[in-house]
Amino acid sequence: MAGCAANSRSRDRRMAATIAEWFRASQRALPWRTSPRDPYRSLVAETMLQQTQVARVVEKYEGFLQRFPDVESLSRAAEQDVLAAWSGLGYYRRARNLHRASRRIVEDLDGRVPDMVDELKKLPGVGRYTAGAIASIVFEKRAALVDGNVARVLLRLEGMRLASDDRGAEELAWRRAEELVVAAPAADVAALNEGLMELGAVVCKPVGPRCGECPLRRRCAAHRAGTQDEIPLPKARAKRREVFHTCVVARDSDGRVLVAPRSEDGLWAGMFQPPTIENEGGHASVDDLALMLPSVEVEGERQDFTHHTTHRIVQFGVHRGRVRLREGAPAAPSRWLSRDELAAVPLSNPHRRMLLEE
DNA sequence: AAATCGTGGGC
DNA sequence: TGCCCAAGATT
Repeated sequence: MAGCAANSRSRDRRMAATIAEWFRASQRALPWRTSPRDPYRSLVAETMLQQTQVARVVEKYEGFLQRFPDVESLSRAAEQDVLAAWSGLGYYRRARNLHRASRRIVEDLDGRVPDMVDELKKLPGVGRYTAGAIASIVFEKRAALVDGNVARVLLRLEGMRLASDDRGAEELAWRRAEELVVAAPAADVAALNEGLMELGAVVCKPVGPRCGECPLRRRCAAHRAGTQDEIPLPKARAKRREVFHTCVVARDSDGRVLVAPRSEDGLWAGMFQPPTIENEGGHASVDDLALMLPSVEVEGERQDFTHHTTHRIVQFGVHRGRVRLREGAPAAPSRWLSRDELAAVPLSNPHRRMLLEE
């Protein structure tokens, strides 16, 4: 029925206007919310925001931009320096992808970030969400966006008791996000999209949603049914396997420490670490370590700590050691680095802890 | 296309 | 404190 479609369209138009209005009245000041939006800065911010909470990004964002103020400087940088600036943020592949994207922008796109979703999605590290965010928020195109916050808001509005990683839930969220974007006045699209995310972040929170403060509560099926706390349904938890990383923090007579980059793929790809034996089932012995590092005297005392990642429980065992004999340069990728040099190299948090703290 | 990839914060 | 959690891109 045409009348029905027209009705839902006008409901969506009012809902979009409500969200945009709420956002304009309530938005937090965030460093990337400049006016006008800078496409490069937004690309950096949106990449950092993937899977990462706002507070975490706020800590790293300015430093990264100070280091790489524009797309040209990022494109000229060595990958290692980009990873170093990303240290501590996690999901380090994002940094490599951002770096590659900057090169493509400078080399193939005349230094300009694309303004259309299809072109944006061709950039490494830019998927459906990030493309929608940049197209709509920076270039004010009529593009939809769904992140975890938006998915939760839309699932609750529809009262759909689904898990957020459910295929149907994802489809529903994107369909609703697009319907809202189509119904909104062009000038409201950016505020609508940011408003949906902000609503999820500060009102329609995963735990303890503040329905009393929600501008959409009268239109919300979950609120009506009292099911907001059950949506989205919990999703299957990833299994984590335990691995043992036995490390030697070896110092030379000048206090420099031996490190080498990790493999180009897998966990902490390209990040630096001290000589390490990775085992399952238990820590490598001092003898094993001595075999790996004949020029280093390994101390028997081992300091242990546990580090959790999404898919692993990493049991770190850290030995200290001293160089026995002064040889020439270490084998290919290994380097002796001073404390200051170490601070400029890519380090995961547990490796930063064992190398620069204590 | 199911699995992989970090980290800090909340309870 | 120890466990649980978020939720985007890629292969």
